[in-house]
Amino acid sequence: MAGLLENKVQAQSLVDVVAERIEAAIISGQLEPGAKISEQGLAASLGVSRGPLREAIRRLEGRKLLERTPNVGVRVAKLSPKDLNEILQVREALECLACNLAATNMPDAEIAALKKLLDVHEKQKSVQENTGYYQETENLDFHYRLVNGSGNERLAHMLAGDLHYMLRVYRYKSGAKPGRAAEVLQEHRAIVAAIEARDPVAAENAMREHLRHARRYVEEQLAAEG
Amino acid sequence: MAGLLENKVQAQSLVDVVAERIEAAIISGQLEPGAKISEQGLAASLGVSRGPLREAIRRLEGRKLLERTPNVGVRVAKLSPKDLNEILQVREALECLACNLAATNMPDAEIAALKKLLDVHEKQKSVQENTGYYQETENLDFHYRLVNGSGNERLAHMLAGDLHYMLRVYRYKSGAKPGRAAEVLQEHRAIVAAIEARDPVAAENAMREHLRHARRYVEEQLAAEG
DNA sequence: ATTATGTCAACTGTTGACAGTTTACCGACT
DNA sequence: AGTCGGTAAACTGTCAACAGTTGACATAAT
Repeated sequence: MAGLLENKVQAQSLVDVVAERIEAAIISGQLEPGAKISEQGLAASLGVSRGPLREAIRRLEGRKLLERTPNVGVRVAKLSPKDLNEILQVREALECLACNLAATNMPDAEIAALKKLLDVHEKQKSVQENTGYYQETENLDFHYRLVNGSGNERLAHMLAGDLHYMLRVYRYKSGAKPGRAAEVLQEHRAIVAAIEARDPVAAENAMREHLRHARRYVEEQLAAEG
Repeated sequence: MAGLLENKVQAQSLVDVVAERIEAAIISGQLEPGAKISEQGLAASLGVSRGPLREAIRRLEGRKLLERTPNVGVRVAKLSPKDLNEILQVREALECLACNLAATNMPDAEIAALKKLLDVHEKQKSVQENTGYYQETENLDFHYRLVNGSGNERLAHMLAGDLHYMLRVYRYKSGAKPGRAAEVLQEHRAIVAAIEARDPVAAENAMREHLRHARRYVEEQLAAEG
């Protein structure tokens, strides 16, 4: 195995481990928005004391994944419609930026891999047309790779950590409209094409259009549900 | 005094107070980037125990204002040139978004106040031409008001809290080039004009141009310094 | 029946103490 | 002279116990 000795090791404290666990639980949906976190209970179930757990909670609090009301308790951050709107605005700006940057910074190899990924998606989608879940994880995977291709780590962290979380939470909203999957795929292809052409502005615009479509669709869903 | 009883009070724990104090110290420049924070020392000087202090530190850690290396200590986040570049990219995207939104959401009264603020700046600048500090605080004030006018609280929080911090830290770089102050003022006026005209795209572009100029200028300064 | 009040259990906020690690310093050896 | 090894102080990581607050339930009064 190469590089077993030159990668620097870092002792990760209990706080790090616990924070990662909680974050994973939130992103994976195990902890739903608004769910209360009991310090005693969680500490016991994780096998740590309340001290490190509280510190981990504070860190996630700083990232706005958890909310604390004094003397009452901690809850997983719940997004009001206003929050949702605000985040979607920010997300659009950032993801367009990522797309713009990717057009100049993404290595050819990764672009090729991205195209290949879309081929895989196409086949899967043609098979199981209306299953929203798979579509959504693929969607996230696509966006994830794209953002990483931007070369801007901080941007990647912002989008992957704080904003995708909320997309994940509200993914069920964008369930299974027949035909939408094909549209998404086409829009993804347009984005990749612009990146491959090394055209930042076109890439940015393609992404913006994609996100606007997705957004309008989600809003229609929400309106339909009441 | 009106409303002494109907405004709801909220018990702010020691953690909240301490976190605010530390944040203020960082933003005000009292704590410079890379400065080490001694838990014992700071706890003693703030008159609190190490527990709450550590939790406050964790929260700021989540916001990337502080960095912790295990078993060594906490330092104020220091930005590498790479970080600086990444943040400037993100900041440009977000501030342009804010400008775009402000063009539709900012109340007329606030726009008028903003214009008046620029008038004040003009007079001050004509008097003390080359003092970078005043210029920079005014600059921040202008941008701060603008972002708040966007109506997007989360965006405002992101820009005011996490990104302006770094601008503040590196403000001395953009010291006192004669003539730049006048340019800045003119660019600010252009932005306000576009917002007053309720033209989101124009406002966004005006801001982008402004930021690009500011950026190029800072880079020239850095290059000149070596 | 309904509202208000008092009490109690559960939980959060804070503190102090203990264990483990790092760092600096000093002496011995090559 | 430079490097290696060891010791001690300072600091960080973790834990357990105590104090204060909240929310719910039961009881009493209207």
